[in-house]
Amino acid sequence: MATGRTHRPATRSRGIPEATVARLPLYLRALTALSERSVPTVSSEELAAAAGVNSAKLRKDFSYLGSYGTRGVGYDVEYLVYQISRELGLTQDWPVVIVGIGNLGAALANYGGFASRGFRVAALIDADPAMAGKPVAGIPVQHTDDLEKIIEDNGVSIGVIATPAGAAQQVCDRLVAAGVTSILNFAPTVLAVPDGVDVRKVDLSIELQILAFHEQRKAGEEAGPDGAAPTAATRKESTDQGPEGDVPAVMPA
Amino acid sequence: MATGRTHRPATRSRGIPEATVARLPLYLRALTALSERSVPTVSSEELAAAAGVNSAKLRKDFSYLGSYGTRGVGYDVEYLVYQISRELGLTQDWPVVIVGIGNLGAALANYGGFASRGFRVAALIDADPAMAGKPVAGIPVQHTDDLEKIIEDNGVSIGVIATPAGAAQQVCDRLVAAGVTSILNFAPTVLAVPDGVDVRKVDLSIELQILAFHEQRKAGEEAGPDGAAPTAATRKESTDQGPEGDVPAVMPA
DNA sequence: CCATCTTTGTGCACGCGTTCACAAAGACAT
DNA sequence: ATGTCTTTGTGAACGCGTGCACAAAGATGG
Repeated sequence: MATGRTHRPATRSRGIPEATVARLPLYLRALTALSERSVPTVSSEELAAAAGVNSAKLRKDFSYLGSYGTRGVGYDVEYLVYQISRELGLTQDWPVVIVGIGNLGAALANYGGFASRGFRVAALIDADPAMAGKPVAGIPVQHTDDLEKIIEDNGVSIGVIATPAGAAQQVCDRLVAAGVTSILNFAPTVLAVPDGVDVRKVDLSIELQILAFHEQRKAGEEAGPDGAAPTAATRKESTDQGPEGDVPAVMPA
Repeated sequence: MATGRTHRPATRSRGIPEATVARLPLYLRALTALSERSVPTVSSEELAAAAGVNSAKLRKDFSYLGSYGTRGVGYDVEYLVYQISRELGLTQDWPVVIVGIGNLGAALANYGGFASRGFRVAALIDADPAMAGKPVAGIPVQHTDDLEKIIEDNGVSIGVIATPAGAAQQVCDRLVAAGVTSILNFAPTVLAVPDGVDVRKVDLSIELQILAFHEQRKAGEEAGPDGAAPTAATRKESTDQGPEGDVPAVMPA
């Protein structure tokens, strides 16, 4: 996974643990694959293997949704697909806007995994006037000026931010003011949002840094124990933090 | 966040909790921003606010690294930047290969956040012969046939998979066989890897599904309680699982 | 040198999530 | 109808992560 939730106060919604919710899409994917193969039923053991989780965990997860299995047999694939889809809210259509149509934003617009799960890209928005009208993934890019109108006209409640870090908070504020209550943030910034607004963050460089940590540990300990700690004045030289700024990540204090 | 770790057995490396490791890049980013502003010291309260976490949590996190603060004053920014960078392994250069240069792969290749953190894109690899030699982000794409040689020649230990789901496991196997021990997976598939190999998964559609769940709950309960549960034969119609297949996500059982 | 004030570092308790292990439930054969 | 066999659903124990609250440590001023 990437970097997970942002300060959700563990608000176990209707008794379904957050950790369980995060796994439901995983189960759904495995079940969908089974459905395509016309597999009628599946045991918790098999499904758990396909989803890469413990079978006891899977059974407990499902128990939060209800008793949908049959002892001695397993789970009805089609039925479970429906139940999980409904629980996740995928039986309805979710219009989504993507703000910031750079490399990443364009890739997201082209990403098939959205539309296939009931998420409809209602609009692409960018601050660059030169982009306006230019079609990306078959959808014409609109200018940031019209953001509020776009949100309102399309009844958008989910926004995706793929802008540079410097613009993210401002875009976020406008999205929230216009009525968006769920945000998927790809910009490397901590977003401040009012209560009632959900933010999930995907940070590519953070994922790599976590991998690097474990990688170092695996490679580790034999070469260079790096004994003498440098003084406070010593600056590391390898990690020159380049452009691509997270400049506005810190408040003026 | 995206979808986090995959089946790491909570192997608290050298006493540093996994949850703490996941936050270190966050602190590092906030600290780097402070460093650029030439702020000399910062209190746990200020830094916690900038990173969007609890100050007690931040102090406990830092306590795992050592006693780097000064009571009554706070933390030396430069010193802390160095210590965290070293702990994360960012003081060394990490050559990375990206496999699968489609929309997403190309966006990743162009992403500035990698190079700025000590991650160097050593090679771009794609299975399409038509892509071979074509430069993306200034780097010529190479064919999958040369994957093993590329890994070996460049001493790559971190691989990024941005292929379609159907190709992911196969690419993963080849990467691992060639010596890669850390994988960042963007393909919507559960990857099977031998012990000792770390996999982190970033799944865009899963993030949206989690948001949709909470969104449904927020919008919730007033409209359509949807009482009568459909029979097992009833198939939901809205979420027609389209193309963009996660076909090979499930084993033949 | 002493008092005061700020801020760290951490002991402790609590809650969530995971896992084990097993009883209950149903299918299926006889 | 009864017994056997498979698999679910869950009670209970455990471990990790979080947050409170405070004592220890050092800076700073008199």
